[in-house]
Amino acid sequence: MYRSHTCGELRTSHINKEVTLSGWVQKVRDKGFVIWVDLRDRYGITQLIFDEERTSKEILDVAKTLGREFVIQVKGTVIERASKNPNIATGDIEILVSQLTILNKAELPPFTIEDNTDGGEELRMKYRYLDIRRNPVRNNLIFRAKVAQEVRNFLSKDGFIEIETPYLIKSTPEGARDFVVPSRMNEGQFYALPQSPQTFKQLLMVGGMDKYFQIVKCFRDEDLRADRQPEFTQIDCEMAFVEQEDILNVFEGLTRHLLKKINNVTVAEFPRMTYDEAMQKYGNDKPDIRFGMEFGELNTVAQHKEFNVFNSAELVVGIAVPGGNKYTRKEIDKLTDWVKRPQVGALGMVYCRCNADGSYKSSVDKFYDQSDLGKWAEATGAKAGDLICVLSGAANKVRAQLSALRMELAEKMGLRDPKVFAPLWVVDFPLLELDEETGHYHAMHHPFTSPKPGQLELLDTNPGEVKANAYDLVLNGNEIGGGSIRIHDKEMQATMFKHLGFTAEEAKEQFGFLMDAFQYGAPPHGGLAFGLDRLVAILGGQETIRDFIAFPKNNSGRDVMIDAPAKLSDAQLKELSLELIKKRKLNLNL
RNA sequence: GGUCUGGUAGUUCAGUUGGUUAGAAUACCUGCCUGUCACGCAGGGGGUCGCGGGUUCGAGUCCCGUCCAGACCGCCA
Repeated sequence: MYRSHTCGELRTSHINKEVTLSGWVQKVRDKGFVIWVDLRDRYGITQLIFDEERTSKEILDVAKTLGREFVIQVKGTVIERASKNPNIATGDIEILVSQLTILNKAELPPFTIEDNTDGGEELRMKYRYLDIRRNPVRNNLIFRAKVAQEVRNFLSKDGFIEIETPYLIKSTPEGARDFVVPSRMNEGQFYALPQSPQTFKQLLMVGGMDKYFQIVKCFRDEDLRADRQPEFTQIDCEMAFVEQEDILNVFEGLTRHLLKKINNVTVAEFPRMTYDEAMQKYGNDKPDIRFGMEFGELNTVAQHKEFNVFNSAELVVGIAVPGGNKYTRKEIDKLTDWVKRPQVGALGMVYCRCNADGSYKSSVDKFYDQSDLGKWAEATGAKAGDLICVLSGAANKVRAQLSALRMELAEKMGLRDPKVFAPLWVVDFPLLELDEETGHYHAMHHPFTSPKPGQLELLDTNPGEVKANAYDLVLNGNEIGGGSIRIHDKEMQATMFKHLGFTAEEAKEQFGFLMDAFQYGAPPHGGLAFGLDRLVAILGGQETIRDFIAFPKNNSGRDVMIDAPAKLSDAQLKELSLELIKKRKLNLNL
């Protein structure tokens, strides 16, 4: 028997008990006359004591050789501490050791296994198994497991059936790049890993499994971000015989259940906002509504003077920065530089100070008088002591720019409190989105999304205006879920593919199985998928998902611990009928 | 594909205008220490300044290239 108790459970009630503990050496404190060893496992830390009077010389000698992260087993008696430590759960007792076994020695770890480790990100990822021994990472993983458990509890109780769908499927051109897997048995052919189980869950609806869910890995071969990994986990759900309202209710219920069970937060009914409204008020389809700073459009109050920058702009729009008048000229110049960075791309920023005495001082006083500026304040909701920041340009671009500034300022001013949860449904997304490079429309959500009733005629005349039965769940400025009511009619689906630029043959080749299925009694259906990694991170008060994933990839999609991806041997390539094209660097003699 | 930031001791970082032997903290090692728990005290070892090239009498520092890491833009139905 390796242990009778864990390192987190012994209390004064166990005093005089003989116990056996196993764990890792967190720390050795050698005072000469006495040696204390902190023994750690995932349940806690228990202090071991070896002293000259009560411990045999043989054991004391072994104890002196212990190093950090040695794995040891001890047998001993629980005794009361002479001086107690109120900071840990087991702080009232210690173990007087009578038997000590070194189960495994350990090299000195490259970083300290402590809450505030001295290890940097890269090192921690390379030795992730050591990182996982640290409280913050371990607690995040336990936290994640708890969220997943609560999801299963809630959905199972509501009659949802958890069904697995295949990982080896077929590549399709729509959406993200696919990860592909060569097929040895089918020379020259490839599987693709699913970007989502989308078509399969729809086929489950045709199969009559009217409430399905799955906590499932999905794969997208796109560049990473702090909140994006190439393999990630979705809570994937689908229901038959439902309208949008039914879906929103069920998953608002799930989200509320999680907030209550996990964070002990009770949230009122989730507000709803149309996509158009979100774009107009926040310049963003996933607005953070924990704070105000809503956009004020200034076209009518700023385009009547000689200021050509504004007069020639499609949109002039501003936000009131609460208390922003305290910023010095230098700080405002810094903000201007910030919005002019290539990532944001504004050409400049006009500002207007709202002084305590009710007067205004702007960077464009040459063109606008106090009465004009007063109207700006009214439009943006600015009060005395605020700062109005104004951007102008093409409507789509300037909204994105001002949204970036709004988030940056909120972050700076501490308005993005991770303890506050502000969920929001964004509904009525456009069905199609114009790709500016190709000039073609593509599905904003995916090609199986149904248009709003009565909007079909618009598809031919003004496709960009067609709204979809599509919705996102936004939490604190992050898209944590999204879904739609699907098309369940073969003709409608064929029309949709046609508008997305598929020929009838292409549609049949790629999605023929789905359209075939629709001929055999497909029920009306719809669903939604949550990003579990993001959801867990946000519930945990963070926006980086990496520390809620046991073995994440780095910025370049690499697993630095196992050093993947890696090359294949020639033999493997041959077996897969693959040949690599050597990339030749152009030798330019300039 | 692009923008920005960084790479100096095991680790986290400092390093001024280009100028003597590259520092601090922590970790590690040795010794001391009769209740420690971020123990304390004394001492010690530890550096290809990411890599390659250039400028210079002289480069951690300036320039060019390159690799790696992180944040972001594009991308992510």
